[in-house]
Amino acid sequence: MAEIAALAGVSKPTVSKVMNGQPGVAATTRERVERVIAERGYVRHGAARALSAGRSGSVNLVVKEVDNPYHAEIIRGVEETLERAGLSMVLTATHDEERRHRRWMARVLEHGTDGAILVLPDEHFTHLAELHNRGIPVALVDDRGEIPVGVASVGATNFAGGFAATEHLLSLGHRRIAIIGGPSFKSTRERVAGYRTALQEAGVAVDPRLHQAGGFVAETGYEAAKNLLRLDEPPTAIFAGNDLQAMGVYRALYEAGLRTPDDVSVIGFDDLPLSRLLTPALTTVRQPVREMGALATRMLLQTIAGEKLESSRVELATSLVVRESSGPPKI
Amino acid sequence: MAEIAALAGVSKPTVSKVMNGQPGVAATTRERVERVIAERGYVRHGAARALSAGRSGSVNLVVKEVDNPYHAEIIRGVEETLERAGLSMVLTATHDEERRHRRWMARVLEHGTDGAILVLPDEHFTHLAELHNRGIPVALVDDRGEIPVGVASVGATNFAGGFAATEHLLSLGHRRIAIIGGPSFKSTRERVAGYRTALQEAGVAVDPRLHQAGGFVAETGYEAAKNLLRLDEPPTAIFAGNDLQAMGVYRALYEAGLRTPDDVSVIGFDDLPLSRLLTPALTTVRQPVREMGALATRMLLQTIAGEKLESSRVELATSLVVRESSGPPKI
DNA sequence: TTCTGTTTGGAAACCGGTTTTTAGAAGGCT
DNA sequence: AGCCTTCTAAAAACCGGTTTCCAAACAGAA
Repeated sequence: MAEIAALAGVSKPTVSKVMNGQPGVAATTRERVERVIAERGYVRHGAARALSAGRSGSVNLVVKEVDNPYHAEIIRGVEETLERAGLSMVLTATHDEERRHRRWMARVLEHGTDGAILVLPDEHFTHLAELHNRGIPVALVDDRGEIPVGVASVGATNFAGGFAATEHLLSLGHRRIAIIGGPSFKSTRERVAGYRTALQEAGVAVDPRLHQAGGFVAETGYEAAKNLLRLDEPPTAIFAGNDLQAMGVYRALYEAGLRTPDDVSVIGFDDLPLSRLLTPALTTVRQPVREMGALATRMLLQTIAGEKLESSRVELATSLVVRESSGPPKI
Repeated sequence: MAEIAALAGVSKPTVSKVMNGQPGVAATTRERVERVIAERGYVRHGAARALSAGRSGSVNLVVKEVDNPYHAEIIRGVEETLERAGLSMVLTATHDEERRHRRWMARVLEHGTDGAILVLPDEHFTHLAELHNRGIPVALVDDRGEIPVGVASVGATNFAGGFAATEHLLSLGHRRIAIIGGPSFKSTRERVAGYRTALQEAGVAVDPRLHQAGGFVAETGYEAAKNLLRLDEPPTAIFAGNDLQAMGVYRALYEAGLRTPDDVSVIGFDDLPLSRLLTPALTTVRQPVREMGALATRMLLQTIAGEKLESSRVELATSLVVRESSGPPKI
């Protein structure tokens, strides 16, 4: 910058003002400086800017795993929003490992990023309070429910989603409806509650044998479905905990020689982009995942800007997307 | 840091040495300083470090879209490798938009990151040369073939993959084998060349009507398969350009009431994690995508460290993964 | 012509570390 | 005892910008 200043016959502060579009520089001078900048292809040194300006211009996004279509959607929502705001996204995967948690914590703490967005903070995540205490802006997506006061968080209306899916199956005539849960997140519990409530309102008894549990992965869906098919009175419909589980259910049904939805209806949760590509296309409860990421980002940016949030907790609406995998039960 | 120094009764440089584990500090002093650091929970200011040390400790990864399972695998490979090296990953999606290209270029140029990894640089990418000229370390994954001398790049043995897939289908007895190409990348051309070579070696005539083209998305596979099924003499096997296209082929076959592999065999390319979850599980040509990302990262780190690369271009081996979607043709 | 108010632009301080240089103390040697 | 090393740690310079503060120049008004 000193070089540019010398070439343009001005001082460093003047060049700085020109680059930042600040007032206090005569039009002719500004033009001259700009020409020199363009000629030399000068770009500022980011670290120096970050140091004196006090902000890094980037935000840290922490997910459990990057190669997971659910997280990919969130990543996309966050990236787009940050890009629009002129910020960069630092992405970290934790894989539930303590070491990786510490690494990104260190990164955030040393002001490597201006704030952090956490997706589904897991067991190891005991650090949230510390971030908050140090005054570092944080926002959460699809949290597990234990949020320190004042931390922004975005979720979905899981109860309504579970209710709607179950109601849909009931209206098709199903009475033996199984559900596959997920990890013991608040969101999972709400979905199951929605399922139970819908059954009860329809006067259908809740059969605990029809409730399987496990992780949010395809294997869980596969194993759970196999268990369910072994029951004396197997279900005519399976409500998977998410779309990935539903793929596992598809596989179990395929191996058992059963057809969807003729023999068994399947419903997923999330509405990942791939769910409409499956054969048959998956009926699922849509969560606006990308929008959730975008919203959490906007809330974080507000926090960073020092603005007060209208509400620190926001839940976006889920909606049932009926495709090919749900139909009336075989007599 | 000045505060820590005062509390420990030493000077800033001493604290700096302690934090960086440098010699020249007496054991007792070091211990005292470390205790104060721990007590106060002190963390260095990243920007200040980056400024004086001259490196940001992060690398920029540029992909076209983050919500794409192929890219997700690369992202994962890159992230893991960087994490192990103690660096952060800044992720940027371009969506082929000129504006986004400029943004990340600016970021890299202003030393916001120590280097960049580009995945499948697309049309808009005319900036590679500039980066190279400015001496900024760059590595490429799955490039299109036009690489400036000296830039590290990682690819896969696409010709061999195309050849192996076709040979597999031929050995099952197929003679009407269709292929769906992708964008006009070097990789695509090589795969098609492998396909043609395999056919010719087997003495099977290459029928241009059996060659469809389009993007690396499911819709392309869907449309292409519909076109192929309308032919007077439709194919008994379809070799999709990638796994996503294969999903589109599945859908077209499903809608046409055809069964896989009984009526039509399908082969994909990539071996994404989800390809084994499909029903039927997809036979595909495996590309070690994650490893390609990891390798490109390692090559970049070498470049950053100033080490000479043994070879600036590396191609990893593809391998055929036979699952359920390929079988002998119906008589 | 003199005074006041407004631009314009530069000098200096600062951001928070790292690196280099220098000074002092301790220990070893003749 | 005197001199030379070797350690240890502090002082100062530096990284490359931004921000604050102030002076000079200029314009308009009295």
